[in-house]
Amino acid sequence: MEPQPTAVSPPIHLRIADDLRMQIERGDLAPGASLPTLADICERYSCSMNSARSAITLLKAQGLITAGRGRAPVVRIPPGKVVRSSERHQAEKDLARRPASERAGIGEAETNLNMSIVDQVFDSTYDTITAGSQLAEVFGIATSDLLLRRRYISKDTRTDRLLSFSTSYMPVSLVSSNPDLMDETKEPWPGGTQHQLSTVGVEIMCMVDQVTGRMPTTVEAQQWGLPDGVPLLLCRRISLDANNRTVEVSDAEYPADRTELRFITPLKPWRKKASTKS
Amino acid sequence: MEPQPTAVSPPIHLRIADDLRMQIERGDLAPGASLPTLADICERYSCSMNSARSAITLLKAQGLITAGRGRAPVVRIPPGKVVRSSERHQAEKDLARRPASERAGIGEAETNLNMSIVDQVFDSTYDTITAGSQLAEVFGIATSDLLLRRRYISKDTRTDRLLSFSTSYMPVSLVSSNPDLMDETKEPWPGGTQHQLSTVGVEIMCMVDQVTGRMPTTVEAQQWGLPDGVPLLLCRRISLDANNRTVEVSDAEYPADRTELRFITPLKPWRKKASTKS
DNA sequence: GAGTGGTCTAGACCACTGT
DNA sequence: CAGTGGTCTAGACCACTCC
Repeated sequence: MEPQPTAVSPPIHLRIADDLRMQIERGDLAPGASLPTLADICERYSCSMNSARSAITLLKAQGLITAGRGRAPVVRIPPGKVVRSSERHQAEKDLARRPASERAGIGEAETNLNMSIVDQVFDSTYDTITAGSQLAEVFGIATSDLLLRRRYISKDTRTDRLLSFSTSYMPVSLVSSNPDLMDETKEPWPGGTQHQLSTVGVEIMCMVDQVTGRMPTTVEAQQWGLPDGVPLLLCRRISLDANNRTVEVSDAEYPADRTELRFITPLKPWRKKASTKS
Repeated sequence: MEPQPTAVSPPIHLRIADDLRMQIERGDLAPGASLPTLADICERYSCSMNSARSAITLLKAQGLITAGRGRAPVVRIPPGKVVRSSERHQAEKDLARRPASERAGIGEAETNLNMSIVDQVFDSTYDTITAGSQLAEVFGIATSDLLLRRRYISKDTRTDRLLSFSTSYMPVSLVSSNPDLMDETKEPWPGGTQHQLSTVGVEIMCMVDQVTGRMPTTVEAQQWGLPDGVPLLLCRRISLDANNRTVEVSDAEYPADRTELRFITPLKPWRKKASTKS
């Protein structure tokens, strides 16, 4: 009759997962340590194999553990994070006005350091598409207007995993005066996109980064070599010129477990004294 | 003998999940539409219920569908995203020098608009902790030095779900000269943290936002009212004064499915002509 | 080869949703 | 009340790791 407010005990697999999670958070199970085997679990909690398995599946989906055939599940060791700082925007802009000798060797902004160059393969693909409703709105152009789409991929040749992935859009009308900008064989371009745009008289004055996240699909997780339970960070970067016209849009994705996006916001100083008499 | 390179077909539940995912991405299954029932699936793919169920579980974990007892699973409708812009930093700074009458009513920066105030309850809790190794490094202080920790929570009183959650740290040595700053009953403080710091002679000149993401734990998902497969965005904001001293650190989390973090980076102009004769 | 987790099946009961 | 998905069991086979 009377509903028991909170008396119902949660399902067994949730209680197991919660128990293990608390052990991990308390440090009883340090990163890298092995969790109890499924057999251990179903004995200790007197449940079936499949319930123990559900608990493990949940912890995997939460990114707390890594499991694989033949090995007991292991508390995940968080990988170090690669910092991607917005200071790069200004650095790339400054570089665009330097002589070609300085720009040489510094190609795309997305190059991965921290790893020998020989193991990386970089690939860029150019094509031309119609804007479509979503991008047309961002650029303030017609949906049928043409955009140059440039897709950049770099991979680790040993593991065949993605290292970086981004797509850039620019109006064809903006770049067509310099045919080199539409030629993918000119990649990697010394000095990056900001120098490319400088050749058609465009100076970028402001960048807007829009960051969100979601879970990867099965194929994305495979391409990046992501363990279970690791989200993707999505970053759309919009470049504006002095007239607040959108000149480039760039969509990039990053594995959240090994990426930190860093944004620097300088603040304008207060006037000397707020109480200065006018 | 010879290993068949890619001939092995993937497990049945992955093939089902992939098939359904493609139907969703192609638009054959529009957002809001019902997926086939488990019975349908295990007939169509001639598999057992549990395999069909695994496929559904995977799609849930990827955030593509929503499922619940008694209802066929449904293609998730992406909620609109609330934009949190770094322009707020400057706006809050400007506000700090305005008279109290203007500052009044504008409390914490994390207030949620777009919903009637009566349904929100705001709670702030202050306490004092020792810095510990991680925060000590950020502040450049000793691990045993004291920090004022302020925790802010706002909830929807109807659903009892979290609307915002953040934690702020400031060195006690910095704020102790104004006892009001350590008194939680003074919240919400008109004008926010930047005005609070101005009362002890601190002007924030730069903010650094560090963004990453991870999956929520079971309790976090419950507190936020998150459906399966939705990551949390984590943002640590570090405030620096004119001497590049860290004066405040703020950790906030946001549900990735309904949040877009936006960062504006103004770029310094090129000098008039690179070819100007010196 | 022993032990592990991953896949898969068949079948049961329950909580919840629709009508 | 019929049908749905969520939970749970018991048992089987396989791929993989470690010894």
